[in-house]
Amino acid sequence: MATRTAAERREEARQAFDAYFAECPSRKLLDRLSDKWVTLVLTALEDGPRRYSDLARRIAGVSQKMLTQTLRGLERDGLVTRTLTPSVPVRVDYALTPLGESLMPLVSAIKGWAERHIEDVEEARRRYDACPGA
Amino acid sequence: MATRTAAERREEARQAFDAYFAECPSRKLLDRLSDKWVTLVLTALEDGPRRYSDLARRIAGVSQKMLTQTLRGLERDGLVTRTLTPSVPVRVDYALTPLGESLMPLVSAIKGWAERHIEDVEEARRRYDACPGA
DNA sequence: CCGTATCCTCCTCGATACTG
DNA sequence: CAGTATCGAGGAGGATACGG
Repeated sequence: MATRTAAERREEARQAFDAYFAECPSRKLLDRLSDKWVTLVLTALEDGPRRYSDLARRIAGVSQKMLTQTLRGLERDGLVTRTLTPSVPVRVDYALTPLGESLMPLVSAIKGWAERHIEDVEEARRRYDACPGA
Repeated sequence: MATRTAAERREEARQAFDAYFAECPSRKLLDRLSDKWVTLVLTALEDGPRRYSDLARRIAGVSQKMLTQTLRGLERDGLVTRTLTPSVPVRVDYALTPLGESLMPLVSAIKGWAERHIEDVEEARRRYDACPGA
């Protein structure tokens, strides 16, 4: 009888892996970019600062909760700045930081690959779905 | 009284947006790459074909369900091939397709940015968390 | 105008058990 | 060895209502 069962060993491995993941830079970046709204907010800001309500209008379909949550996250990560003007009513502007701007070429690269190759993916998908038996 | 309430207009916008999203190539790619296991499987395959059990061992912590699900998805998208050898017991090999290989530089680019800038992000995060009142 | 707080609903993912 | 089937917990995200 072993000191650990197979399940215990797997669980152990999973936890070690999660810990490894929490420390993996690429993973962190992917997690950020993969968020549904992050890239949209970033691209909405690439031409200059935008007001909160402006962003809400440009990114149609986003809920207040998600927009605020996304902006807070990006601000926390140092990718965007939040500038509050204490007029009445209040006015808040968001803008990309240099760090945020340095991320944009990456987004373009992704966009580029997708545009060049997505048709191949679609095609492969159709072929795969068309042949249930093989 | 308007023909549509604000809520209805938002819902309408959300649906239109979801439809737009379903057609957005960059989005599709990001959704694929953002998956927890996808990049791991891809990098595990970059040095050549691997057997199913080999992948399961190399990618510690992955469940059978997730590994199979990930591989199926990648196969469907034409990024990996699945080769079944009908010996006893069965043997199955997975490998990157040319399309899958063309994606690897992108993964490297992400890795590169992350390694160069993740420290800045961490730093920004610490600063943000340290100052609750500003 | 710019949020925060609460509730509630999918939907993903892991665990487990079984098959060719 | 290489999967499939089923179930249940947990989190992400939307709707709604309220606050500075």
